[in-house]
Amino acid sequence: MTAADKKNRRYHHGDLRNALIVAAAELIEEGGCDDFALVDAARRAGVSSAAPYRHFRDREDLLQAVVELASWELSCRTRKVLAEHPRGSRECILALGKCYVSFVTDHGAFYDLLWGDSSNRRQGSQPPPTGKREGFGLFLSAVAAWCDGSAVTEQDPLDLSLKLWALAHGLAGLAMHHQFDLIDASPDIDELLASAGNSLLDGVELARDHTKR
Amino acid sequence: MTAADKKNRRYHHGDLRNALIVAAAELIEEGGCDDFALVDAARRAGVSSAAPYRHFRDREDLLQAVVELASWELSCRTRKVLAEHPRGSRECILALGKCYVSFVTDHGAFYDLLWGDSSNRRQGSQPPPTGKREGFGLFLSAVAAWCDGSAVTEQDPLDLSLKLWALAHGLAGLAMHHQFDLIDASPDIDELLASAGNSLLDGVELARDHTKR
DNA sequence: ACATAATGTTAAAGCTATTAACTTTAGGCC
DNA sequence: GGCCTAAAGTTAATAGCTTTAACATTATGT
Repeated sequence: MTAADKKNRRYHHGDLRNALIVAAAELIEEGGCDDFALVDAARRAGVSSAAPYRHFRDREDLLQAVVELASWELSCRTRKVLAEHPRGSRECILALGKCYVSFVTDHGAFYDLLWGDSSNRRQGSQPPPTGKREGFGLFLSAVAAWCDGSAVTEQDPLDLSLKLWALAHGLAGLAMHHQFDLIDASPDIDELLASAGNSLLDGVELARDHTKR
Repeated sequence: MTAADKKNRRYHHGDLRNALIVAAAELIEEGGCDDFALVDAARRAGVSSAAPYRHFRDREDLLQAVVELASWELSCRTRKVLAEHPRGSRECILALGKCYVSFVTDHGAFYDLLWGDSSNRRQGSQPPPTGKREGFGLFLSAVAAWCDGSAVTEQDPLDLSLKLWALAHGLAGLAMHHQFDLIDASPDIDELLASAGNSLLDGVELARDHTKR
């Protein structure tokens, strides 16, 4: 903060809560979430290190707000993909998977925050992250639509959704954290996802064929 | 450390390096890896807070040693499963997947350490974690053996291994971090893994059938 | 206007990581 | 055995972060 800034600045920030969330998101983007320091977010927002405590219970609480922001973005992306592909098509399911993987890899620095241990540490009566719920809800309904169109009745769409989610999530996570490099593999993630995703969808149709006999 | 301990203790610990690794593993088991403090490991080993620096460059270096220990355990478990199932059988592949999932969930506190951001942060010329390499090598060869037995020639066993790994990894990670709770689902993970794993294996056989036409 | 709640600030306590300077012990060599 | 050197500990100090307490300023409703 320069001297000029200091002069311009009013005592009250006006929108500090959101400013802190944005600052935190930027800092995490830049330096990973382990090294994130609350005071840095405060500094970036131009306030003292104690100011954040007027808006967040503690550091973790601010991080949860960042999670909410990020998962909201995921559900937006999901909605966009849904709008661009015919409902109930296999292509749509695969595009959603691809979208998930690129979201995860685009936001590498947020991975542990979004999907890691800190998700566990939610305290007592905090509201659950609505973005994730909503995003999965959208995905589930897309998968259910495909099941309808494919006349697959014996298999729960929820189970299929969870399998597809796990596949995309695992692929994204392993790629993100360079686990493939470690074993000297450098696969084409999108291709792997499409191929394996198709196998899972085929699996459901096979199951149907089987029950028909 | 009690006064009696202090009296018994020799100036030199004798095996401090290993004692610190074990202490760190225990502490992480107890309180998660975010809250792990180097000084706590030192305290538990009965030495001063500066002593660890004679054996590890810094905190991260000690954590990497813990990763190595844990991934060694994974490769041991893998070997055990291989010994208990007929080589090349589908059952063996599925058992390996189940083993992976239970390893991950048994060591929940280590998840981020093993598979999270900290894997990225390996500095310069450090040796790569041999446990993970070896474990995957074993899995890959098991999958390759299955492919041989199933006369699947057109599909790279590596790709199939990566798909199966990603599936198990994603399932384990999501379960571990209560992401299924968040969407009000409580699936049977082993069943999901078996079902989806079979689909992936079937997918390869389908691909073969296709090329035969 | 004024009372009060909201929102900032400064100062301080308590942890942690890491380093520097000093001490004790182990082991090789005469 | 005695001595020298390196290895492995210790203490003390620095620097940074989180969180709280006490105090200051600004908004807002009546």
